[in-house]
Amino acid sequence: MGVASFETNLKNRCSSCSLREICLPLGLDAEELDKLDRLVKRRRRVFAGQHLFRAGDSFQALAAVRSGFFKIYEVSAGGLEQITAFPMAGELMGLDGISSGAHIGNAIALEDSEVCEIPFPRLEGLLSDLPRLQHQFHRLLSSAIASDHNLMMVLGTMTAELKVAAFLLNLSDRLHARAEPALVIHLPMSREDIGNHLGLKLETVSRMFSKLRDDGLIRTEGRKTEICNYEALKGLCVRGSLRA
Amino acid sequence: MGVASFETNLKNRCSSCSLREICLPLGLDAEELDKLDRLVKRRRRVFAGQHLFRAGDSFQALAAVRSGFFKIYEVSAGGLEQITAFPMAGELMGLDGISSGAHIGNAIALEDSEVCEIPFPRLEGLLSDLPRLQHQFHRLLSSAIASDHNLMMVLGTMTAELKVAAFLLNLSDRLHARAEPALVIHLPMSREDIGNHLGLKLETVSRMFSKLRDDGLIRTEGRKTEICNYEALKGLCVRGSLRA
DNA sequence: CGGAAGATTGAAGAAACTCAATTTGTGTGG
DNA sequence: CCACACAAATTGAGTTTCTTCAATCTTCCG
Repeated sequence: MGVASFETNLKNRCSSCSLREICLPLGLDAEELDKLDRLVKRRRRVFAGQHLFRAGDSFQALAAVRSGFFKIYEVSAGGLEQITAFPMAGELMGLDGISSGAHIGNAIALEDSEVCEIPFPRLEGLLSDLPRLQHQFHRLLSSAIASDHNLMMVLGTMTAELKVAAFLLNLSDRLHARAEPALVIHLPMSREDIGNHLGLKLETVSRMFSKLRDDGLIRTEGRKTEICNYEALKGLCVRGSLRA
Repeated sequence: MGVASFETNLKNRCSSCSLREICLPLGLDAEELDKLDRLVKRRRRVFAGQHLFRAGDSFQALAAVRSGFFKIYEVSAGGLEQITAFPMAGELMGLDGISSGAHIGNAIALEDSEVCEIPFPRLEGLLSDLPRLQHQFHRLLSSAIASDHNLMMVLGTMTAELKVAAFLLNLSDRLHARAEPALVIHLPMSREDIGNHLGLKLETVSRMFSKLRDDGLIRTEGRKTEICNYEALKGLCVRGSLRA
């Protein structure tokens, strides 16, 4: 055997992936990691604007974001659209396809991205052998539900200003968990996408960015947003207003 | 052995439960059902107004609604409340507790109810032995995510009138799947609860009930609501208005 | 039957939306 | 590299929708 094949390239394995503490591999030992590694199709590239899957596509595999940013949107019978999530590195996409065997959501890359695909029937087979992997998979499913509930809270109870503040904090916190610089955020999605996600119109989103900027909580520079005062932004979300 | 014990009472087993086509047992054979049966603590009664679990409680078990109606609500750091679901017979509660080991939501019975409790560590053990049960469990988790996304769509994109119409249709469809009379719905939750769930104030909910009644789509009689014209109500949700 | 909680309705106000004009940012070709 | 064209973002003014506050009315229990 000559040069290491693509599959066995160490740099492409879960064991050396910087996301292993966030993604499926969390808590696995070397042997378990190896088994998981063998069924992951790694580093499929998805360019900005391309769909990874569409509603109605047969559900064959989960996809974990390796790098980049996606948006997941659903279209109702009446043609209404809702962006349900903006998955980033380490997050799973396609979980809602398990129940019916077909994707419900649409996944589109917001920037050039890479994903790891995990054939679902084979994953389920492996879960039976690896209790720790099974538990971690359940934890990830449960986290997905928890973060969906979080968005419901935002959509159902918050004003426009709080929605935008909560959105920025959510992104910042998720970046922080990945050891990324968390106070300067490059937003790969448009104001319209943010508005759709939050149940607002794009003009309202823009106004709220301006308001947060005028209040000194953030600095905006095109699609780059800096959180100047994390604590105040947090306080705004918790108390509903500044200096309560 | 004398009288059949509570545990072995046939009437209390998954195999004879009317919800087996909706709940965890779907797709299992007799032997598999028997194994599942052995770890389910059946028919715990929860009276109207009682909590089954609260946010922060240690997560030990999932609960399936056997009869009755619950509401699940979450409270944010800032004290905001959001009702994330109104689980009915055959639906699982507590899934969001898996990820952290503690319940995130609060479950309160809206009427006298019964639940089946399934200790989660033992369930995970059984899943490894029973691939079909494992798959059904994953289908239920995935369905929970899908219905959460459905509510996001309602919260993020619909007007007050459509929200209430979609809420009634959702209840009707879920009752229908349980072979319950689906056009006369007894609503065990208050207008305030409905409003909280839909991101509306109780007065707005009341106004929308009145509007739907005046338009001949529903009939209201206290907390009993009858869908007079299911198709028109569906059309309203799909097209956004009557007779488009 | 009486009281309290829940539901309905009305009128006035606030929040977010729509429509429209302007500015800023981005990518392409000269 | 700059100029141009197009897309995205911002800002303003007026309108709609939902909320708030308040006054009944109804239903449900004791």
